[in-house]
Amino acid sequence: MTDLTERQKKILMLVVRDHIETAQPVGSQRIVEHFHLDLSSATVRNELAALTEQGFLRQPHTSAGRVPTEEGYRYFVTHLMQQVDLPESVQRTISHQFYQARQDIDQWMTLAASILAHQSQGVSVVTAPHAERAHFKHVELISTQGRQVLMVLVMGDGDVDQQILTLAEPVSQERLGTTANRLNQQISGKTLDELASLPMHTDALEQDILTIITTDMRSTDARVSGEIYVDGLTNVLSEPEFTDSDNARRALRLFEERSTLQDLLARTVMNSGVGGVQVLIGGEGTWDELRQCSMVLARYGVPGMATGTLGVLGPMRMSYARTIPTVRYVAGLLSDLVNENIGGE
Amino acid sequence: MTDLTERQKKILMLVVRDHIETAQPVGSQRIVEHFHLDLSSATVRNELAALTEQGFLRQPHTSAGRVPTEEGYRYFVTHLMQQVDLPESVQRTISHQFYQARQDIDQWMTLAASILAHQSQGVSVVTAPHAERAHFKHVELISTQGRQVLMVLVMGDGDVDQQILTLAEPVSQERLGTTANRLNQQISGKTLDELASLPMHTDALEQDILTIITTDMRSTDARVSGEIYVDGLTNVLSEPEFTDSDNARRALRLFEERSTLQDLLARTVMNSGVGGVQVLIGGEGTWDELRQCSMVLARYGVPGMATGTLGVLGPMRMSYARTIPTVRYVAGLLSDLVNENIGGE
DNA sequence: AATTAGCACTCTTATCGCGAGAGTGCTAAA
DNA sequence: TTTAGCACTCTCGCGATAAGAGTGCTAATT
Repeated sequence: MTDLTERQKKILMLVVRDHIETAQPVGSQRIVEHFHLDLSSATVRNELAALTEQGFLRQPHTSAGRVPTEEGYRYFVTHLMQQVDLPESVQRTISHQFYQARQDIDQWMTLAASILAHQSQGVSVVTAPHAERAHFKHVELISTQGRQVLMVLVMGDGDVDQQILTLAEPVSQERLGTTANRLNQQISGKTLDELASLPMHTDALEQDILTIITTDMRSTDARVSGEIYVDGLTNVLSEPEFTDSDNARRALRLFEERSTLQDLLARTVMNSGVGGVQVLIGGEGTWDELRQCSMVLARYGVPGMATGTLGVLGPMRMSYARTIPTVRYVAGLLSDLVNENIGGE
Repeated sequence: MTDLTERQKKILMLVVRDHIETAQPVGSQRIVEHFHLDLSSATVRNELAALTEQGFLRQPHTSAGRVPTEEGYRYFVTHLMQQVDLPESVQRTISHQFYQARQDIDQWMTLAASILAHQSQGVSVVTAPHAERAHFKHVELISTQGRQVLMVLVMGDGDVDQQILTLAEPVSQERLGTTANRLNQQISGKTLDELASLPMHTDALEQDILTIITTDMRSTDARVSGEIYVDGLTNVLSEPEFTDSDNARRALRLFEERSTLQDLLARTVMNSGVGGVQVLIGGEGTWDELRQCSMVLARYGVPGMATGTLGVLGPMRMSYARTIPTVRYVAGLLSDLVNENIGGE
């Protein structure tokens, strides 16, 4: 692929900006007068033809304006967009909201999702902060009825898992309590690997519980995290490209199939470090559900300790210039919160 | 409102059934031939006029077939629909799925939502089982960093709440442990009211924690429950009445505004006992977001102990004959599960 | 008295044709 | 290298028209 001249870059930028704004194909004449270019429409036309030739633009039909291709958007995001910070006033509004909700992890997540969805007019996704290598912290065994026991596992990152066990025979709450205490003394603070290398227990009940715990930790490790917070689903329906309900369905289905979503988050964001914002345009050939969509993703938290993922999904012509700084800023805020509250143990 | 003749009932039933199936206005001729009536279309026409007069049907425009009104659907559901049980084969399939997921409350809820959404082709809503009057069961205090403490509350119904506290000054894990133990001995099994009437504590830390616990329990009591499980959102987009994206937005927004949804679930279902299925047609004048929709709701669980709500939202012309038995059956299954696992303490 | 055949009437929906408009690509001139 | 000019193409919106579906009414029939 040949390089673009300065003028071609400028024109590509204008086409993308205008199309993001209007959702319409943009023509040569429109560019010239809307941006007061010192060029004739014929010149622009030639450049448009060249850009189309190189795959950055395309025409919906013979005699319509140009629309950016995936490649076009990608070039725009990586080379043409000036990276601006979020306006300070917006920053203050957002951080103020977080300040008011600083008790509860659940509230952070909900709030982050809500802010992202509002600011970007897209669908937001936030996963809870999650330790990369789970530390076990505490187990609680609570007898409920007969052989049923409620087990509550607390992880080092604040993750709480609950599970109902059915024992072979009824066990008293006293015995459960002492078992839990013994287990806590032995395995508190240990990672999965350390647990696996423990010697076998003499007590059958203790050994059973321990096995269940390691199984649970292993499955928790595999996932990015349990709950995924989503907001702004209805935003996607207001976008003109999703009035066709078929497109809308395909995109929304992604949020119902949580496993696909988790997979996507895991695979893309694990590559980049914390702080970097990744932009996924048009599914990148891998995700068919996202053919018409883009995602702006970032990872937050304390690397090596607890991290989570957050991002925004929107149409391919979403406002990257506004969404990217927002995602970056919210990721930063959440990182701070994680650091203050569960980061350094 | 005058009573309907047998023939009018029959015709109303046929109109509703046909319209549910085809989503089209249904005319006199169509009824006669499609259901092999021993009547002429003219006679049917007269009856249709009478039913329209009485408010059970309406015409989209002068010369189109008839469409049921909200009243029409309501009459259909309460008087005309034969209540059939779910086919045994379907029952077995469903109960088998539940059998495979009997460890985890979270999995029950997810599964129930998934089954309801699939069977009814609508949007399903399930809330976790929740004690009507919360019993406190256990508190756990875990020091994370400095003055930050993770508090985990376990309720009698298996509900788990976590919260991050910021204490006035750092406290050692040992002190936290003994405080938690003392609190557990004093207040385990007590209800909110009983907690409120406890004498003041001498230990400041203990008293603080206790205050936080009661505050938390009070706010948990107010809500129906924390998490709401939703599935099948995309189903609503396939329905012809929601191709207009404006309608779809209004309905979907309900699921983003969880508070409205909780309010709705609380208010409608609290009236009816467990086991009864409630049908809400067209928002019943109260909920504007549901003008085009119906909901089939039921309460499950052990009354007086732990109950939850579940239901399905669909277009007004949803298949009540299939949805109602499904909702009833799943509610029954969940009731059994609650009973076996957390019901009798 | 209830039912039905017959018929005029109304309203929607699909289809076609047509003209306007927008935008292009090409050629030739500046 | 840029630009003016022009023919060409394709979409979109508009109105007219025809087809079809369904009604309501009247008068005849059972």
